[in-house]
This record gives sequence, structure tokens and C-alpha cells, in this order.
Amino acid sequence: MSSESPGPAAAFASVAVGEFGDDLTPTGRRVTRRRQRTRERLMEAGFEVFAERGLSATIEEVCERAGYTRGAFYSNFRTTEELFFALYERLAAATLARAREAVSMARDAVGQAQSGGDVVEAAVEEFLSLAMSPDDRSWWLLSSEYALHAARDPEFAERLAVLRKRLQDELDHFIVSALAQAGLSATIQPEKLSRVLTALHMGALSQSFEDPDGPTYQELLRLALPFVIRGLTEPRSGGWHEPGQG
Amino acid sequence: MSSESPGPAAAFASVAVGEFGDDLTPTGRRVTRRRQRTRERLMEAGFEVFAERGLSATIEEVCERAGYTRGAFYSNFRTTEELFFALYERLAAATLARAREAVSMARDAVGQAQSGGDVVEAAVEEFLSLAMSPDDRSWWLLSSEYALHAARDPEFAERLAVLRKRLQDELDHFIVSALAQAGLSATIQPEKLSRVLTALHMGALSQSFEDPDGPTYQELLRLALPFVIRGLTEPRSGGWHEPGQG
DNA sequence: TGTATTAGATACGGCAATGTATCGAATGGC
DNA sequence: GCCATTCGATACATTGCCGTATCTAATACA
Repeated sequence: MSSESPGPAAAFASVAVGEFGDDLTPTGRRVTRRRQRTRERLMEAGFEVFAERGLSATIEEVCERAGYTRGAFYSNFRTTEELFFALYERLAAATLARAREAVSMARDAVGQAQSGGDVVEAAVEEFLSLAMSPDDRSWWLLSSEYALHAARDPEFAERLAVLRKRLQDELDHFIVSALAQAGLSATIQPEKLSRVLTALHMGALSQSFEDPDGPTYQELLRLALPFVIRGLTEPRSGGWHEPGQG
Repeated sequence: MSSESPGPAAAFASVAVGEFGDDLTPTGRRVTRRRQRTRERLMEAGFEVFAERGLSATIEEVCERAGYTRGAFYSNFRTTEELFFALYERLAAATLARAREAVSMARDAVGQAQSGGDVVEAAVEEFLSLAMSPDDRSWWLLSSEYALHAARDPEFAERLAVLRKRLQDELDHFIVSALAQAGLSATIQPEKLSRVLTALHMGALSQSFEDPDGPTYQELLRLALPFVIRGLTEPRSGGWHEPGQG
């Protein structure tokens, strides 16, 4: 009989974030293919429902979507916020995946344009030729939701910052190598270039969704991206030099 | 005795949006300095509370902040969403005001740099020297909230689109004349330039708030803005020519 | 100043979502 | 195939918020 425990769910809550290797429960061992399965389905449902209805979505809504009842939820998470937080890894993974995909397209284009025309222009163009995935709207909605929630809940913000940094680092590294493959190197701190590009990306994304009649995401980036890239990179001489470092 | 009415509040709800001139109530005349006053205070409270707690804020929270009880609220609005919507005008006004203020600073700088160095660089620099107002965070929060809510509620989106367009037009016009005063003219459709700049602005704003340890808003814009402006404007020859128009 | 009317406060009833406590069913080890 | 255990469903009490229906105090006009 649970006498002092704050509910068994607490211990599992952070599993999805990767805190634990896996497979441990308060009392001992014995976990559970079934559990993983329902966690998975709850998270999938959470993704959909949060995208549709935001963080004010109900626990019951999530459960219904997943095909469970509230009992299953409370056995796996403490609150909707907990589930929401656990979902961040998906957002990060999807972001990276899309970036990789888009850049690999661009890379091919660069190979061809290398000899002939403008490398940057060609790369950007190919990058943008990727139609945005239908999921992008959902991802954008979720991103905004994360930002808002973090802005209002310091504790959540703190936890999120850790994950966010992980993603940011991967993106930084990735962008640098992508540029390198295009024969370019940043003339400012690569992380800053990465932030500038991210800002541009997010701004264009937001605007295209907020005003469906306005310019598309592609159009906006097509207009701005080449100038920014050319302005902040150079043709692969030495790259960025740490200022004040001998 | 109200027999068929859906509540007296309905008729007033749209006043703040400027649908009606003012001063009309279901039964006849007789409105009301007092009413305006409380509307004002409710909206002010709404601004604060929505920024702090988002659209899931409670009617009671708003009323408490304003120093009223729920009775006052229902006498003026139907739902929190109604109040939220009415607040958009404030957002628009603040946006324009800030833009004007910032550009008027930049204008002065241009006057001085005209003869000497780089006009664009000087203007951007001065534009950015304006410290962001402490309210900016609240405005950003609210903007995101509008975007999210509109993305999820088509009806709200439709109503909002009207107001948004109004603001957009003002911004467009404003940016064009600001550029002109700096001796520049757009080489693409001015509205598109306006959107690009807005996207950049919003992206930088978001990022600076989402990641307080990262580059500031100013830093991000300082890095990107000059290249975009130079890329999409020219030194005031003729300006943009409608394509396919003789 | 007196009176008609309106703004806002107070007092319900109702509902939707929550969290817990308990129970039956599925699962994995033997 | 049996048993120990855990997972998820069900039942229940509770709470918070909403919207309406009155009621009282403030306001405009005579």
C-alpha cells in the first residue's frame, strides 16, 4: 500500500527525456513492453492534440485520441505539461531531420553549379525546392507553444533550456559543415551565424502561417537568405578568427 | 424583463473594435462615461493578465486585476476571447508607435552620415540603439498568442485578418517612406520587402526571448539587416517596376 | 432633489476536468 | 499453466470556472 509515495508516475516521468537508460520502476525491476507501447501512443496523441488545441488540451482529450482512459495517462505522466515536455525530443529530432534533408538537397545542387553559376543562389534555390512537409504547421504550432510556456513558467524554461541547448549545438555543428561542403566558411562566430539563420527561418515560417495570403515561406527566404549568407560567409579561405586572440 | 435576448453584453462587444461610433445600448440611448472607464480598465488588466498567463487566463483573474467582479466583465464582454480580440488594436498601435520612434532615430543618423560613411549601416545602427521597451516582452507574448489562437480558430482568424491587414498596410506605407527618406527604394514589391523585414524582426525577437543567453535582438539584426536592405534596395533611382506591365 | 435607468456586485446552479482510490485484466517469469 | 506483479479501466469526491438571474448603488436628466 503506497503510504508515502507521490504516485508511481513521478518516477517514470523523465524516462522519455532520456534521464534513465530505461526499465526501472520504483519497487524494483520488471518493465514492460506494454508500458513503452502506451507511452508511445500517448505521446503520439499528445503531439496531435497539442498541435490542434494547445496546452489547454485536456488529459481526457489526449487519452481519447490515443485510445485509452485517464487511468493509463496517470500511470505514465503526472500532468499534461509533463507529457508536453517529454515531447520536445520529437520536435528536436524532426527539426534536425528536416534540416539535414533540405541541406542534402542543396548539397547536390552545389556540386552541379560549382563550375558554372552562383553557388549560394543555387544552393538556396534547391534548399527551398523542398516542399514543406504537411507536419510543419504542427511543428510550428508546438514550437510557439513551447516558447510561450517557457516564457511564463521559469521552472519549465529551465528544464527546457537544457534540451534546447542540445539541439542548438547540433544545429550549429551541422550548419558549419554544410557551409563547408558548399565551399563557404562563416566570417562571424558560427553559432551566431546559426542563430541568424534560425531567426530568419522562424520569422519566415511564422509569417507564412500567420498570413496565408502573404508571401510563402519559400518566397521570403529566397528574398533574404542569399544576401545574408553572402554577407556573413566567405569563399572558404580560413573561416572565422577569434577576436582578441593573438 | 429580458425574454429573448442573449444577454446585453453582446451589443457592446464590438464597440472597442470601432464597429460602432459609440454610445448606443440595446434599449435606447444613455451611455455612459462610467462604462468607458471600466472597459478601459478591464482591457488594461486583460493586457497584463494575458501576457502573464495567456489566453487560458480566467475571467476572474482579469476582473481581480482590474478591481472589479465578474459582473462588470459580463456587462462589457461576452468571453475572455472577446476581450482578447478587442485588445488587438492596442497591439497594432504599439507596434506602429515603436516602429515610428525607431525610424525617426535612424532618420537623424542618416542625415549626418549622408556625406561620409555608409548610409545603411548608420541607419541600422541608430535604429538599434533604441533600447527595447520593457513592454516589448509582453507584446511579443501577446503576438504569439494571437497567432496561435488564430491558427486554431478559423472564425477568430478571419476577424483578425481584417485588423491585421490594416496594420500591415500602415507598416508597408511607412517602411516605403522611411526608405525613401534614407535615399533608398525597394527593388522588389515594397509589400514584400516589408514582409521580409517583418519576418526578420519577429524571428530575431522570438529568438532573443526564447534564448536569453543567446545573441540579443540588436545583435541579430545588426548582423543580418544591412545585407538584406542593401540586397533589396537601390540608391533611389526609380524604385520597383511592376513586372509584365508594358 | 427626485426618479428612471444602467452599471456592477452578489448569489445561485451546473458542468467539465481533475486527482485518487480501487479493481479487473494483461503480462512475464517460473 | 500458474502466480506475482503491473498496467490500465472504473468509480468517486472535489474543485474551479462559467453563465445567469437577481439585487443594490451609481448616474443622467428633469
